[in-house]
Amino acid sequence: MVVEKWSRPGGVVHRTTIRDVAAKADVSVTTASRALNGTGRMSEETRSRVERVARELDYRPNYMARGLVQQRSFTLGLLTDDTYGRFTLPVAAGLSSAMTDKGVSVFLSAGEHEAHRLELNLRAMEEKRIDGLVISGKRIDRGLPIDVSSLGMPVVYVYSLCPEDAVGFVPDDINAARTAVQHLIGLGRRKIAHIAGRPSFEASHLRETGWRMALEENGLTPCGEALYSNWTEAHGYEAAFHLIATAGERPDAIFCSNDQIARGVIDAFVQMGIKVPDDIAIVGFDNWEVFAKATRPPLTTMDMELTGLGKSAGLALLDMIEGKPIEVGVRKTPCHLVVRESCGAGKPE
Amino acid sequence: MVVEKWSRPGGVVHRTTIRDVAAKADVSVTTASRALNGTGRMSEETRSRVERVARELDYRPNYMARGLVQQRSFTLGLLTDDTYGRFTLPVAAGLSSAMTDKGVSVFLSAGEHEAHRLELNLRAMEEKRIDGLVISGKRIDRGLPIDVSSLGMPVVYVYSLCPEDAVGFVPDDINAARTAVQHLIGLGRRKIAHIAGRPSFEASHLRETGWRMALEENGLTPCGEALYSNWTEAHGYEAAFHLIATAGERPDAIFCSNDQIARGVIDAFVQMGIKVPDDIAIVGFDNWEVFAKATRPPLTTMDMELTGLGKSAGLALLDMIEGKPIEVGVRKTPCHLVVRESCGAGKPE
DNA sequence: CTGAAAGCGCTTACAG
DNA sequence: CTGAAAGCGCTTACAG
Repeated sequence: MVVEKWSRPGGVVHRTTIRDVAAKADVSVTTASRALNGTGRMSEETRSRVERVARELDYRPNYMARGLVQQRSFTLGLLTDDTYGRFTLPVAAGLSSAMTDKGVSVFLSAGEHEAHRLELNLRAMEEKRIDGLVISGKRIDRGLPIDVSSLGMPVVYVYSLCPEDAVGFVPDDINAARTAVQHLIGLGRRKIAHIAGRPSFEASHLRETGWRMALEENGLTPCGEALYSNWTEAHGYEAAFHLIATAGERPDAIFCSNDQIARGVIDAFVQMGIKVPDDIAIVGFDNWEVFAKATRPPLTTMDMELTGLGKSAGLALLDMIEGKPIEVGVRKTPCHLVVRESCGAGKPE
Repeated sequence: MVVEKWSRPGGVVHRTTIRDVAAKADVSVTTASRALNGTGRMSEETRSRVERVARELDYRPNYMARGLVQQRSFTLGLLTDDTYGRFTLPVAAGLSSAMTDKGVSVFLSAGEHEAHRLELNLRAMEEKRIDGLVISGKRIDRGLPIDVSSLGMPVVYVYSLCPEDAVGFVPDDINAARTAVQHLIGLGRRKIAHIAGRPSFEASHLRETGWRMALEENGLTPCGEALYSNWTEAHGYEAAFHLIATAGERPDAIFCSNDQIARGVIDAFVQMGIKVPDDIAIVGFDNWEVFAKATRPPLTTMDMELTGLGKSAGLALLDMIEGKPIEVGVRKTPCHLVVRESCGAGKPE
């Protein structure tokens, strides 16, 4: 039973301060500060000497002190109600990674918070004097139940509903869907059906729109109506049976509004003895690998580039923090097609 | 094309400081500070007056200033290499939520970092003067490629390999597996097989151990050997066929080492015309709802309580930061069974 | 019960 | 090219 105490015996550790490096480099604190920050003019000799000493002493500037005088914390907040992680963690990883490169850190506050707890979390971030806030969520047509308009700091929305005069980033669903359907058309498919997600999600309708656009651009007509229901395998499964049972022409391709639906469709076809992609090609949406790689055959699908989305949002927020003017509105960022085997175009991975 | 500038026109906004509240409450800054922090003795009248003024002025203490003098940032770091999100986001959500209640915030650094970038991220956290660090990952038998021993601050490991003399938190895989198998036994099943995960994962072996223990405790013998392979549906699917094709007694229940495997097993049984749970009961592991709720029937499975794990780790870290002695070693935290329908015990949800 | 003063570790006019 | 000094917004001995 080993027990450990963590406070240093004999009081606090002495961490190297800028005084220490100044003293050892035989310059004033002023000069040390300037040397380390690359500001001011000074002899190259002096600067490199200070830098060397700092390295020798393993000096880490104290950002609390710096922040106090510069009125900046070099810190961001990320607020999300997604605890499930499918969308938020990639966004958060992209954000935090890009921010690290700029010397800023990000506070995470994740939870299915009701308004009150959200206030609490936001308040904690204000007390930490975050320089800016990014708000994220699990769908692009819902926001967090919190008013942020009088926050007095820049805010950016990612994968979330974005107020009128704010700046937001969401995947370009319409064009992503177009790309997916164009891929099918490029492979010679002509009778392309669409199985959509929940009708209450804006993303469902945007993806349907993209499907229709691609068809129209190529002089094709929709193969039946879009089939709306849940974002689930069960929906895909049932819709697939419906599509086949229904009189009229049988589709030679199906664009599915997410990977789970696509998975259900493929399962149904296995059961019906319909071959994918030979008889019918399938393309999904999300590139959720745990589904997309598990279907037989592996699924061709759209990737929303969530990591890049987080990065872009962070960079924009940094610009705002630095006072650069920025155009409000939501940016729709491009998605890319991941070709696997469900359309007959890919090579096995 | 609306363009917005974020820096306040006419210079910096004046944020309310403790001076402002002291002045308006007609006390010294000293007294204001003590009133707000609940320290020192003073008339109730004074204290409540200060508090009221603070509220009126919407005063938010500046934690950078406080941190500077208290040599504490009320801030933690969370380092993980999981960008996938399955395990880390629930842990992070539990951690950040519990920490908010204690007035501490958590920096997230997520990325599949090679050692060098990891150093960078850690360094950034050191410069922000985090009070402690939690290290997490995507499996309990791997650590991050980074040396943290000379960090000079408390560290806690969650869902990650934990060094000898450190403190760590992982789910109690053995007992979780025991519980799962006991559930099967309690339902009258006697011939219980086990489909395991990847043999290179410690979790696979721990869960096998739990399976054997529960059997032994009930005077039962294993129904065949544990079948090891990948953590995938494909593995479950194939293993199920193998189990049925193999001569010898047919199992009346299968304990699967994760939900994906269980899903594959159930799919195989559908195809073979074997009824779940009537002919064979299935229990999974992870409670990954996107799988566990999508199987037909919905899957009974073990939940690792990742959110609670994050919370426990954070609380322990706080104790360490406050200098309380703490026993080193890894704590195995209990998991709980989520009963759905794949064992014949649940009611439909 | 209350306050004046020092100090946490930096940056940045200001002066030389 | 370099430095002494003020100050960011707090907390906390120390003194009364």
